[in-house]
Parts: sequence; C-alpha cells; structure tokens
Amino acid sequence: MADLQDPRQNRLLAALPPGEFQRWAPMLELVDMPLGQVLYESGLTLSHMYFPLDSIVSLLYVMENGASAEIAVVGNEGLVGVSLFMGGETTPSRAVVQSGGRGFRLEAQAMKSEFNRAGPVLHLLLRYTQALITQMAQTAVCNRHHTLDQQLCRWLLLSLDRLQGSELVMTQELIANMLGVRREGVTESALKLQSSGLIRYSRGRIKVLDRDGLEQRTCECYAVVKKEYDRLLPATLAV
Amino acid sequence: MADLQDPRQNRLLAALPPGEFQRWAPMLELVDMPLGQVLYESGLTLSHMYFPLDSIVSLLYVMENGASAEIAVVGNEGLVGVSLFMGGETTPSRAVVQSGGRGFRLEAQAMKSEFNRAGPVLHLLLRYTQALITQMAQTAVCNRHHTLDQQLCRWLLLSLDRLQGSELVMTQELIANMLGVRREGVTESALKLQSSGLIRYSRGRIKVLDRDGLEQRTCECYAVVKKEYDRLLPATLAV
DNA sequence: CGCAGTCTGTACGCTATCGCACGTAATGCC
DNA sequence: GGCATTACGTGCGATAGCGTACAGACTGCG
Repeated sequence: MADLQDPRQNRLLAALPPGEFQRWAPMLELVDMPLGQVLYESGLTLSHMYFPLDSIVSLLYVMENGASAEIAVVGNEGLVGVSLFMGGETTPSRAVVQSGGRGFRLEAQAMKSEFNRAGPVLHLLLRYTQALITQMAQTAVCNRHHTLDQQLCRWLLLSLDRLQGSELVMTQELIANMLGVRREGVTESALKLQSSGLIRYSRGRIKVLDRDGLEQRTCECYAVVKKEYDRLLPATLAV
Repeated sequence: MADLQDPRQNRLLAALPPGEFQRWAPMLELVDMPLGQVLYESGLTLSHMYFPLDSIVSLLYVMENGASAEIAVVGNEGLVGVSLFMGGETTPSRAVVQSGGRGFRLEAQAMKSEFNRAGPVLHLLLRYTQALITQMAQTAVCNRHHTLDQQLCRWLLLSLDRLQGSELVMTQELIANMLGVRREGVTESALKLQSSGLIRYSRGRIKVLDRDGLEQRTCECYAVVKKEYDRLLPATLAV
C-alpha cells in the first residue's frame, strides 16, 4: 500500500503541475478524518478545503424534517469545498465523513489566492467541479428512475472506486441515510446481493466479492459518472 | 414589457461590469429559440453559449431506454453551456428549449478567451455555476423525497421565475417528461391545483392564479434553490 | 461472564406511482 | 364545417417502497 503521507495519493493533488505542487506542499496539513466528522455545515463558511486520501466524504442535504439524501460522494479523486473557489463561500449542504481515514487540508485563504492565479490550477479545479456536477445530475436521475437494488449497486461501486481494497466499513443504516431510503429496504437489497454471492457482510463490514456482478446489476448511472470522471480527470497518477 | 433586443434582459449579461459588457455586446447574436430546439446533445461539443431572454431551457438526461429526467432549468437568470468554460467541453446531458422565445448566443471561442482573462467575468460565471449546482442537488433530493404534487408546484414556480407574466405554454405531457413521471400523474396533480383555484389551464396553456398558494404546497426545495440564486446572483439589474 | 447496545432480519398493511387501456374534448386545417 | 390531431380525464390492477413493530444475533464493555 502506498504512503499515506504523500499528498499525491489524492489524485487531484497528483494532477497539479510540479511547480504548483511545490508551492502547495508546505501549506498542506495532514489531518485525521474520523467517521461521522462534519467537515462543513449547511450555510456555514468553510475554513479549509479537504483532500481525502483514504477517507470518503458524503455531500448530503438534510431536510427540515431531518431526513437526508446524498448528493455526491468525494474520495481521493477529489476535494471537499468547491464553494470556496466557486465564489459562493457556502452551500446548502453538509459534508460528512462516511468512511474514516486521513486527508490533507488547505486553508481557505491560501486556496483562494492560488485559484486567483488563474493558471492550470484553475482549470484543473473546474474540470473536477464539472465531474462533480455530473455526479449530482446522475444522482437526480437515479433517484427518479431506478430501483433500490440498482442504486445500492451504484453506491457500492462509487464508494469502492474511492477506496483501495474491496471492503467497506459501513452499516446498512448509514447507507440508508445516504440513499435516502429506509434501513429495511437496504437490508432486503443487500440480502439479494449476498445470496447471489456478489457481496458478503456482517455488522458494518461489507466485502465485495464480485465487482463485475455489481456492475451488471446497476443502472447506467454508474457508468455515466465513472466515464466522466475518467474523461475529465485522466490519471495523472502515472507520474 | 422590456425591450427584448437588449442583452441586459438576461440577468447574467446584465451583471457584467460595463467594460466587459462593451466588449461582449458586438459578439452577441440575437437568435430565436423555438420550442423543442435542441441546443446541445449529450456528448457533443457546443458551438455557442446561450443566454435566454424570454425562453426557458431544460437540461435533461435521456436514459438508454429513452425515458428522461430534468436536471435543471435555465431562463433569463442564466446561461446554457457551462461545460464550455468549465473545461469539459461536453456533458452527458441534453439541452432542450422548453418554452420558446429568444436569446443571445456567443461563440464558444470568444467565450473561452473572455473567460481566460480571469477577471470579474470568471467570478460571475462561477457563481452562476454554483447556483446551478444547487438546483441540481435539490432536484436529486426532491426526486427522492417529495410527492408529485409538491414537485409540480416546485416546477411551476421555477419556470415562472424564469418568465415574465403568469402564463406558461406547456403541455402536461412535456411537464411529465421533465419531471420524469407519467403524463397521467401530472394530470391528476394539475387537477388538484386547478380545483383549489391555484391554476387554470387548457390545452397547453397554464395560468397561475395564486402564486402564494403554490409556494405553500411545494416542498422546501423551491425556497432553497431560489434563495441560492438570489444570494449568488444579486439583481444587478438595478443598473 | 453477563448484559446493554448495536446491527440485521422479517412481517404486514398502506400509499404513491406505474403501466396500460380507453374515453372525451378542444383545436386547427383543408 | 367536417375531421384528424392533439391534449386532457379516468379507471384498474400491479408494485416498489414506506412506517411500524418486533425478534434474533453479534460485539464490546464492565
């Protein structure tokens, strides 16, 4: 497994041109991102931008009645806090660590002045934002048209893509909150996947046994999102 | 009614600083945007960016089986084609004129070089994009949690905000496509609204009689989106 | 070791929406 | 002024997911 102290484990940081990366490196602060941590709250100004390494963060909207729905997931392919450079400072959503791990963070002020240099950094961040937009759009579509079975597969695959390995530490209750459905619904769908031999789970640990099987069961939404991320953010990791 | 040849009828163009606006004006081309026109198709590169005046454009995702779902609406508060300056060139969605009218368009190349000057134009466009992101996110939430009745109200209000007047030219069939539901479902919901005296319609014309009533029946999603647009793009129309 | 707390499984009636099949009514066009 | 077309209304069985309630099973802590 790669060195988790290396900022370049985050693919966005890895995609920075060497010059920019040199400037950024000293400003990056390695932090723990424990499960459940709220990185920002709806309507509040962010103090930092976060670049996950082995953690996963959910952007979710919490309704007035407390129910929630995930809008997008962010892992080591991206960053949390686009509203900082988009200029709006805040968003009406919440960011919660969905899978604990570590990440780097960068002070909002530092970030903004970097962004305003308007060079390759800007273009990289915008491309990332576009990928994120696609994820949101597809979430909307999926919520409308696809079954819970399909959505669970999509969700597992998206999460898997953002982690190394094939195991997720995640209760069904949590997944239900992300998908905006009942916990029992997730149980039923998960049972189907397990009895088909695609996954195996117990008490908050989910092991994916057959990735291809999941891809076959999910809807087109997963592929649409994946393709856009690959297109917009080619793996400059190869460096 | 204001002059429809004035680019400043589009609020985004109106929000440009005078200097920038002067530069843009000669490049803006007034075009008709008839109902049903496809401004861009999923995966194809845009040749122009569009700034609606009195028309409304839907961004929608068309599924492999042909069913569709609207991801966001754009009217005179915004522009069609953010992927041009976000750097991705294309998106996996389609843009269709949902309510015919006119608009200005700007050549992709001109747009990009403007954007790259990285001044106030950039920041304005990014703020707009953030508002658009909010709309998408909220669409996802709404699709998951709210009833068709509520969604219809939301949709009517969002459309109304993007038009002058209180009448929409729009069949229930079309609305159903936008919301990603059956036409019959829209009929039922619309009947309720009509018999409550909130709207009156016939053969593709919908007249809103009681805006407040709609706001009371809709879910929080409408307000969330509206508030973000107002916050991110204050009415510089006052100029 | 025992017990509390957490996680997962099951059951049952309910509701919104779907899919399909028709019926009706307004409009426009020749 | 007749007729095709388009738009809207209605009915009915099917079903996915909800809300609620409760039971079993694993885990960790004292």
